[in-house]
Amino acid sequence: MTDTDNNSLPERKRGSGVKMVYDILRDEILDLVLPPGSPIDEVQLAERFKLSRTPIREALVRLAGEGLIDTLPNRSTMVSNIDFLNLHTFFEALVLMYRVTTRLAAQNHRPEDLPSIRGFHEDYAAAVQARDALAMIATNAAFHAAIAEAGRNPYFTGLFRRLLDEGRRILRLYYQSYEEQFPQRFVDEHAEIIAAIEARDVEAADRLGKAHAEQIVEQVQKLFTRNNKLDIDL
Amino acid sequence: MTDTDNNSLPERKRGSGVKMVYDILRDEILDLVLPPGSPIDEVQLAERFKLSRTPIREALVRLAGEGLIDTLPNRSTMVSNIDFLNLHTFFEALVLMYRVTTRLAAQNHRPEDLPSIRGFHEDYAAAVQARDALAMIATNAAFHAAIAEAGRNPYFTGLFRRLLDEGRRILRLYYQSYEEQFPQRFVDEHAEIIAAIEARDVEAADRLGKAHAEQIVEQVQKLFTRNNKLDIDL
DNA sequence: TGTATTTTATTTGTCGACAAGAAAAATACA
DNA sequence: TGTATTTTTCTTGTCGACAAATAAAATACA
Repeated sequence: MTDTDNNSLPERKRGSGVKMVYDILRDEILDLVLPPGSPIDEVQLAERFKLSRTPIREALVRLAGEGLIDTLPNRSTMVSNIDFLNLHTFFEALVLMYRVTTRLAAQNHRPEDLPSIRGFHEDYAAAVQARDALAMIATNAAFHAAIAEAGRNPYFTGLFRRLLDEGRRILRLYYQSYEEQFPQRFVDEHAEIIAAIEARDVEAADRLGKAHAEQIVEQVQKLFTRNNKLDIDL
Repeated sequence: MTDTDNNSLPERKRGSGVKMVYDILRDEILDLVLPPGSPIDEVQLAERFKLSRTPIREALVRLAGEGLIDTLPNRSTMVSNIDFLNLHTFFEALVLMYRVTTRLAAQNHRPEDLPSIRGFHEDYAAAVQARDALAMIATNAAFHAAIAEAGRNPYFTGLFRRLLDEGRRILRLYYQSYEEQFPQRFVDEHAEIIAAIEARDVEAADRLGKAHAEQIVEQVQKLFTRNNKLDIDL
């Protein structure tokens, strides 16, 4: 577990302990600061956050409920692994949820939704421009989450957020392992999605959401099929 | 909060406290023994379960993560309300998930799945025969959950389970409020769904899943449109 | 030297206590 | 008598401690 002493602990209000720990750990898991499989030690976390173990444990229960960590009774907790053997289930759900949420946003959005969606789109474009992989991954997820919120179905939004989180971890792994790519194409696609939503073109939104998701799936699938050929001149 | 002293506490193994409390409270919420809006008092629960508050709190964190209870810092926790104003979002998600899970079961089921599915089907039929509303509601959910498991996509299964849980609460309310109905039609529909799954007829499964879900939605919608006309002979 | 057993150290699950924050009850005032 | 303020009670958030379970290290044995 990394020593990250850069998280200064603000003066805490009673009752905010659990949420603070949850938020920080969640971000660290999603950014792969805490990689899959890494152990979680309550005592060390208690020292790190300068809290007793009780709120640490409550934060961990929350994270476990979201599948981000795995716990068993009387055993060490650890950051949940990415189930590479069953990524096809993830892809299947992701594509359908991209379709559903984008479609519902076209149908149900309200005027107050669009500034937020556009804001995340701009953040995403800036991250691509700056070639900042972490920011790109996070703003992509935020952009699509805002679209899901505009669709106004909390059940789909909930599942989609979970998929986006898992997608963040997978993409982070991708960007750690391979040459970093910052395709302008995705920025353009986001713009097209926004236009379809604004126009309340439900079918276009669905189609664009599907195509976009399939591109992401394709990108991730490259992670597992890529042969690192040794380009050695003989 | 009802005094239910009928839950005898078995000799506990260390580490099983949280789960025991979680399981019991979850069942009570889903069966409307703990109705929506009812307060949750940690001290009383600690006395009831003969545990300290710490594992009670951990169980409550789990339940909160599943949306079954609502918590705010320094405030009383309560059983979450059913959002009647936005039931259309629930129906929307339910119908799609019935389709998806039934379809995937037709596609992906394995031989070992079918006995379990059939078992729950029989339990459901027995509950209908016995006119036992609680059992009927619970076995219906278990039947469809088993189908979702056979579909082998944990993301869809997760969302569907949550929807089935919420459906249990809604149906329990329905059966508490109105004349109880035990339609043989639903037993027959379950049998047709099983046949389609066995035959790996994906399109039939999808269609049957959809039709079945829409019937349930219709039944629940009757709860809110029904006029209790006074049938008085004048 | 490899394996089994025992001992030690560490981590987890729960306990009961303290205190902060909220709610309820009591008191004061117009 | 209604309202504002104060006091009391209750509930929640967290603390540090104890002990059970597990993991790691040490010892014994073939």
